[in-house]
Amino acid sequence: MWFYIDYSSHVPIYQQIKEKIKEMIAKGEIKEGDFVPSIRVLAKDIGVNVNTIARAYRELAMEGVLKVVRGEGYIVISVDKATFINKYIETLRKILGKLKEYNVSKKDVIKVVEEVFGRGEDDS
Amino acid sequence: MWFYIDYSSHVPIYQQIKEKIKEMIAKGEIKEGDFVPSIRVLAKDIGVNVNTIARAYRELAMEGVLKVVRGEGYIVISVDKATFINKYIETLRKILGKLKEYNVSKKDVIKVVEEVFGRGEDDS
Amino acid sequence: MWFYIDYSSHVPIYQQIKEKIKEMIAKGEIKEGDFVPSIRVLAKDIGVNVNTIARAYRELAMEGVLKVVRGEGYIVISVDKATFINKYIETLRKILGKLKEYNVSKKDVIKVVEEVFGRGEDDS
Amino acid sequence: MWFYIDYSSHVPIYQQIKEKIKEMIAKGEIKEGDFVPSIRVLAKDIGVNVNTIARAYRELAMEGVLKVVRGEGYIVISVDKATFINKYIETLRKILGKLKEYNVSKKDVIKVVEEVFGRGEDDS
DNA sequence: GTGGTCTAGACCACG
DNA sequence: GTGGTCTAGACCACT
Repeated sequence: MWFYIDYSSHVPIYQQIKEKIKEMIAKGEIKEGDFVPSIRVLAKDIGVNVNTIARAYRELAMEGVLKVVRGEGYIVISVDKATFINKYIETLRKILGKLKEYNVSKKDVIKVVEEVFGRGEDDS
Repeated sequence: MWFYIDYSSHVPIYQQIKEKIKEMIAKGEIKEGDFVPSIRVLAKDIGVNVNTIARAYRELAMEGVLKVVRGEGYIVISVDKATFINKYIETLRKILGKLKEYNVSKKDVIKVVEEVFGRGEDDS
Repeated sequence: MWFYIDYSSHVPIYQQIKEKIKEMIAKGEIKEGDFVPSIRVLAKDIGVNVNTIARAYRELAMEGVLKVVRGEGYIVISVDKATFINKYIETLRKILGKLKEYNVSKKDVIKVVEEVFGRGEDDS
Repeated sequence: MWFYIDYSSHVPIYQQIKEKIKEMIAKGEIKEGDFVPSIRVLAKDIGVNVNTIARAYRELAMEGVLKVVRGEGYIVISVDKATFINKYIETLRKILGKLKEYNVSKKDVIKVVEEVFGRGEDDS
């Protein structure tokens, strides 16, 4: 591991880390039963304080995403993928609303969609 | 003036206010040369402390969006609308990227776009 | 009248005006017994509020620089020129001290003096 | 750290503090990478409110003079020494102009210069 | 321990 | 009436 922290954001670092970890699980990059990296290792990898990682893991454990195994570390329990997707769809809807308010045309929006998803009839 | 403050957000209130005002200017709801509501009035309207509004206005003035007129209040100078739209397009691109990573189909995305923009060939 | 107000300064406008008037008297541009411009006229001339001028004149009257003549206006009483010069000499001393702290050489300072006063042995 | 605040000045305290800190950096009394005193410590030292120091530091950070390190404090980035000196030279020129207007002789001015810089041919 | 935000309220300066 | 500064103190987030 891995990942970019936005220090200029108002979102606290431990929260950014929580999100990232949930995402990795949702996307299958880490699997149920796997150990996540140890607090110290992850702290070093991404250059933040140990307490910050500790807090992220602790809260993920409270949410039932991780489970602490005494003396061994944290293992992945689960994460609800559907919730994630819905959250993103919701954000999409909101941003589209904004763009509409600013009179950005549907055509321009579709163009962006095709830049990301490709021009084919569909797939992906 | 009105507007909704998200107190549970990590984004500080004064920031939310700054954003809202920039948006209102960008959308033409407040025009160049207009006075924005006085600090005390806006503070009362949205139920936050005077200092919080003062900070928002002060920073907007530092950014060249507002200009303080001694003993009179703050008037609108300008705001770059294009910057705003680009910011939103960028966010759109990011969120579409996320959705693609989660294997949401282009078809489903287009469906959301049409929910917001309507099904017509284009415009909106 | 006449003069430039620095709106970006922290020094209040009425104080800037007081200074300017004292200076004009000290320099002999307005003489004892002269009327200063009426509050309204001066306010219009320099584009500030009537109350601001009123305050400047009122305080100058309290300091004995002006004298109010009911129904006629304010006339010049006096101003202590020596005090002014001493004030400026004091400022000069302070600023020279600063420049010395920054290791600006005496030669460079003298150069500035000669730019202002001319290169001749002396005069003025 | 120390320094003297002029409470009778029209210049706001947070401004005075900003100036003082910029000066200390310009003079090399604080160096790049150094931490400035913590907000609370400095506030206590000079007997002003925490918020006042916070504002000074925040604005210095916005100006690129300081940089905030989350949970650690503010470190010095830079300050343009030349800008400072030019500012003082400019003030010198202005004050000399005033003195000339009051018919203070060049000789008297030079006398003050020599009081500050010494009588030697040059250097210092 | 650090900084950040916010509040409530005071007092000043300007129009 | 406007904005500006400052205080005292609370509470939060991060190391």
